[in-house]
Amino acid sequence: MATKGEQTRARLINAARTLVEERGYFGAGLNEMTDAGKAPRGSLYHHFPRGKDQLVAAALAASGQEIAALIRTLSEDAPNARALVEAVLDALADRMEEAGYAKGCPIATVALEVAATNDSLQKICAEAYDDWQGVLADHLVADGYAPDRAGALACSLLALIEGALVLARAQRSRIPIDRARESAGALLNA
Amino acid sequence: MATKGEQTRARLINAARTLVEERGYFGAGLNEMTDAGKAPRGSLYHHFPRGKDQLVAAALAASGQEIAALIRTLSEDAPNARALVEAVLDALADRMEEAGYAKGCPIATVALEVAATNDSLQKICAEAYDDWQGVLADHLVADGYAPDRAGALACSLLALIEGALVLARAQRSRIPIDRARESAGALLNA
DNA sequence: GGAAGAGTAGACCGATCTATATATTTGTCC
DNA sequence: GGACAAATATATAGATCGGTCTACTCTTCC
Repeated sequence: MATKGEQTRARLINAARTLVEERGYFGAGLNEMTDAGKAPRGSLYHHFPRGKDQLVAAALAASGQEIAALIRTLSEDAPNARALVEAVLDALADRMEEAGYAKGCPIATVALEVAATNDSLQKICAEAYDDWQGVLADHLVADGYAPDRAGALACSLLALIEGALVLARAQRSRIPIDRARESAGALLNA
Repeated sequence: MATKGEQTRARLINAARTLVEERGYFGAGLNEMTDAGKAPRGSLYHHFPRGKDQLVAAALAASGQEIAALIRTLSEDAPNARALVEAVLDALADRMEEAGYAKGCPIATVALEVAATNDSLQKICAEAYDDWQGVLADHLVADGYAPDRAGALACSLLALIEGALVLARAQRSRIPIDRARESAGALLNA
């Protein structure tokens, strides 16, 4: 069983994940995170001695892996790449709507905030996207695409997904995601 | 000629535009904005009595209109929709690289930060995207697409552009934008 | 040329931020 | 059960946040 310390650490990470996804790196304060995670400051700096950056880094890594796992899971039931992209968009749109547009891409907000100013967090964001792109590319290769073509295509598909999430949250509507869903097939048939 | 007050106001808006695009709403402080805009706090609250929200709103509106004007300008020289999208992506990629990845989409970061929590700013972001999508759709209609088809297509093209900008900044590389450039044509031929 | 308002200037306020310092409690292992 | 580290619990430091306030300087217009 997980020790009490591990549970506290996990609560902090989960609280950080939620708050950072909703409002970004600068918009999410440590006070809120410790409150939401029901942990005192001492525990925060015990588990994350390098402070906010380290906690947010752990939160981003966890969210990144969760989305990668989601894509992989959906990949198992998808007969082809098009069905996979549609399933991913559906799942993310549902998740977004259920959260009242407080959730979208758990990486994007921080990625944009820190792209030019925080090397360590930028790196983690870049790795998450690389990871997702790789999972997509793997499925494309299994579908018969040449590896380098699959990589480029996965990049564009990921861009379409990410952009649809940005527009959907900005407009508080799932329409951009549904439209991207309809367009995804066109990218694959080129 | 612009009065001194108008110049101060413009300097503040420009400073806010730069800082907000680089680090987002929460990451950009009023102290930095007044420093960069060479204006004291008194001037800030004279020109923007409702404070940060009002200044950032003005900055977002200005940036939104600038991008809309950019698309319109590029639209004049583009022989077709595909060439237009490619030109937009090229221009935005150049702009991003020149700024050392401090610039991308001037709306997206704030849009994601405030999507669920700040109605007035969310509205301004949504309007900017609507505006851009409209400009793209107009060009598509001129290219012969049916109006409703043009609207849906413009939405997906904008998603592809926005997503490419997110990935490019996150990875500090223009490759995702170049890949989106290559994929844009496929969306149009479906 | 003097009144009036637009605009500038910066000190200042309470709140909140991240981080640290210092105790104290809890758990574990010999 | 005693020792030692892990983990928790606060209090507080120092900086910065957005915002308010008062005083001052221009400009404009009668």
